[in-house]
Amino acid sequence: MSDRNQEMREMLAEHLRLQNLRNTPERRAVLDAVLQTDGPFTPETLQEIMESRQNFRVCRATVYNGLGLLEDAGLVRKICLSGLVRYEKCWKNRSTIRLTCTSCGSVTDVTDDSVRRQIESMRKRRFTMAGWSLTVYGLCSKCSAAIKRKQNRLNKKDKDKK
Amino acid sequence: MSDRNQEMREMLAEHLRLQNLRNTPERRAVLDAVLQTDGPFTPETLQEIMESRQNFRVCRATVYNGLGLLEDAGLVRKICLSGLVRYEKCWKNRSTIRLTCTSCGSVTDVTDDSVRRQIESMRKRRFTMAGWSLTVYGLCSKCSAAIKRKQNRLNKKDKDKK
DNA sequence: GTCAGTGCAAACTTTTTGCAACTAC
DNA sequence: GTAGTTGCAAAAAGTTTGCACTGAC
Repeated sequence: MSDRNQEMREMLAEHLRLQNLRNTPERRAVLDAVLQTDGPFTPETLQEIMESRQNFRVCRATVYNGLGLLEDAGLVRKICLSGLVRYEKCWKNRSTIRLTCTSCGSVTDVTDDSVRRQIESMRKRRFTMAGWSLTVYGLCSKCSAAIKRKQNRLNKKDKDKK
Repeated sequence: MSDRNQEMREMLAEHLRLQNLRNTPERRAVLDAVLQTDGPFTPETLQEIMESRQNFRVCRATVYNGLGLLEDAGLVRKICLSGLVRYEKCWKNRSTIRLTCTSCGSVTDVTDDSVRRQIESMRKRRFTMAGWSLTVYGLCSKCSAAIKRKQNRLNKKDKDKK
């Protein structure tokens, strides 16, 4: 894991070099904070991590700058999670299957090798795939049950009226 | 197409009835505006459509309210498009494969029946699938070529130095 | 030494909220 | 009639920008 973090740091350095951008302590600190995350996060959360765990104070604008760079470098990805904008660490565009409940907004990540293989074997002209993200919309068991109960109740009410 | 619009209107009415919510002209007008869209849109765009094409003035809050309802009813879906929050019409959770260029942000929707079948045959315990959305990240041909050119140039520069 | 990058605060954009008036049921 | 909705305006949340200063190269 430390190796992976190290490699991600080098990827950032390389990206900055290639783009003729400066390798500042702030930018390295933003990446270090990202490496400490586990799951999706907001710029605000990231700033808190930098301040509390790394004792590194930065202004909000610098966090946005850093996240933008990391996005360009392919080290983080901007995502929509139950309607909210979040970022998440992404390792070599590691791909995910995400089940989202459209009722309560709960999110579960799962794996499925046949689906993964099928997606990755997809070849598109004029497009070089780097990674992917599959979001499945539906109902979790709790909400599914709750909705069924609600409908039964309403149907009964209708019946009673007649 | 008109049939489909009609069915979507009925789906909204049904959703409102089931949830004991009121079927107001504003809510119907929001759906009508959505039905006129073709591709992703913002709440602001939608409001403009309502005002210009339907001559129906609503305040912003009502647009948000309407979109939230349509989302619950499964008639629109909130998406992140090159980092920006957008909504899009969705018909019976019609599912999409979307190629996103991580460099220029361009987006292309494609179809692939094997991938679609594989995803839809996926069975998850404790989750009822209604629809899905596959986002493929990568480089479009233009950006791919541009990046190659840039790297060649830099490599050449390095070589010249030595 | 130079200029890209940063901090800070202010501006701007997008979304939500409180409240009085309205209206679908 | 009444409680859910709306309009309006103000507030909150999220993001970007201008400017002077700093520090990476």
